[in-house]
Amino acid sequence: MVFVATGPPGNGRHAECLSCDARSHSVCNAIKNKDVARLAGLATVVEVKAGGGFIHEGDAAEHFFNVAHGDAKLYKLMSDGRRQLTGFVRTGDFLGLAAGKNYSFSAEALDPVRVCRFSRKKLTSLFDDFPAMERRLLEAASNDLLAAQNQMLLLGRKTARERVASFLGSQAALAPSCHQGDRLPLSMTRGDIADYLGLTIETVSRTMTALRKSGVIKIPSSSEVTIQDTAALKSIADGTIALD
Amino acid sequence: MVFVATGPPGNGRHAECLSCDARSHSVCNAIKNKDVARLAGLATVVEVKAGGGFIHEGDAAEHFFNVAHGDAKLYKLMSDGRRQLTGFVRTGDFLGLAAGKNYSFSAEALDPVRVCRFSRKKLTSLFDDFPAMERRLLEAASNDLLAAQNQMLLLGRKTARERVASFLGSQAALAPSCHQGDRLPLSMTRGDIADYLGLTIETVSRTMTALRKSGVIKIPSSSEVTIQDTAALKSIADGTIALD
DNA sequence: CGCTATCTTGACAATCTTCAAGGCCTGTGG
DNA sequence: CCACAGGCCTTGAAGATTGTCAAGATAGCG
Repeated sequence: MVFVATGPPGNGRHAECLSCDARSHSVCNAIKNKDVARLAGLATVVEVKAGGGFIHEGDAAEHFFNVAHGDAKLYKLMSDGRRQLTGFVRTGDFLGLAAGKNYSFSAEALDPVRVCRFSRKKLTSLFDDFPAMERRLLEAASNDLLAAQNQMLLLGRKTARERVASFLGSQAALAPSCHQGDRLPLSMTRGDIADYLGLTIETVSRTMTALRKSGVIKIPSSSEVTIQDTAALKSIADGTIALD
Repeated sequence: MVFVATGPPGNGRHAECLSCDARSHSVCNAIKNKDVARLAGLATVVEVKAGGGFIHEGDAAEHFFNVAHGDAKLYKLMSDGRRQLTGFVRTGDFLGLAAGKNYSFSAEALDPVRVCRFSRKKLTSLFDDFPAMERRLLEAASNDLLAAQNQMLLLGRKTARERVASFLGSQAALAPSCHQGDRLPLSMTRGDIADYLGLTIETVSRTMTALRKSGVIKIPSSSEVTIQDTAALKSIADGTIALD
């Protein structure tokens, strides 16, 4: 296990919640400051090293997770090792809804991650007292569903070029402070991108080179891109532009 | 518009709800019989002809839908006509969660469909009085999310053979009364299947022929299959068997 | 009974994968 | 401080799965 539990168990983590990076934009903010103690009492803070897994496909789904800080990838595996990333999560994201009795996916940290772990059972009972939290979760699930449908369109019908352009476009959209011409850091490897887009590493690499050569992006380092022409990138992503 | 509103507006549809095919296994059964009148008052029953659309991608997302009877397909379109089916819905299924301000997908009836249409705004207020309904919706969203992740794996990493086998397997799983050797009716066309699996009509057709020739299925008519070897079909779907 | 949809099958083409090799970057240890 | 090792990324050539184009078969419907 790569779990490293920190912080005092039980009470006293109240303050930690109030200062949490995720508090402002996660499900937690459905709860008023005065009620946070109750929530904190249910959470276990877990630190995960970069590359460490904290949800394992097939395990009993006993917990929900909220990402307090960091980035992680979600994926499914086939028996022969083929892998499909189903999404990325970031600070504030909630995790574990898409599960029956067992987790149907794995989660692995891309950089050092801190997650709040909640017992599924206990959290459900919390919903009775804080219905706003449940509503928040429903919103989160709706957003995930929306993203999943877009990804199905990407995987089922888009060309490699369109997939990579779509990916870069959405990454840029997630960093609102990053404007055209700014460096956009990519926290995942080419292999992760490939498994997210249903392509091979080689095709991702070749396609990014092609986008660079056509002037749409620059690649200052292999873990950074700068988008030179946002409009063109979007046209490519949407299939409005045929070729270039 | 293919809408054909039926039934008296306002009150008096109480009984209709109580006898609805969907009542037993839809979100509606989170509501007690005595409270159904309130729910019925909010619903508009809509009859949709086979082939008729009742949700249009891009339209303002003003309604939720519950399928009272029939089958429908959900899909997204690209500007050049490429289509990706994101799922099928059946009697009892709830629709419209995966939407922001506008619908991000379209819905079209596969056979004559009856849906209950609810105003999004009014339904949300109903949640305050019937929290069980919201919980039910969250469960439904979780299931949809689970299915979406499986579909991403299928679209991103499975071969044509594996995709078709997966599809037939899940269709069979949806008809619990249909056992090995029984005829399984397919309510969708080859084109729908192709757009659901991210393939072309030709590839679906060829692949089904190949499965037939290898003895895994029979195809008594183009809209029916019988699964001759459930275990083999599952092995193919999971990629456990390489070729045949 | 023929018309039109849909489905099947065949030949060829193209995108993407596979296999292979070389370069780059980082971190570690001498 | 530099050399080396291992990952990760890039690039090339060949191959395969799937798509495209085309024609014929089957079936449902007026």
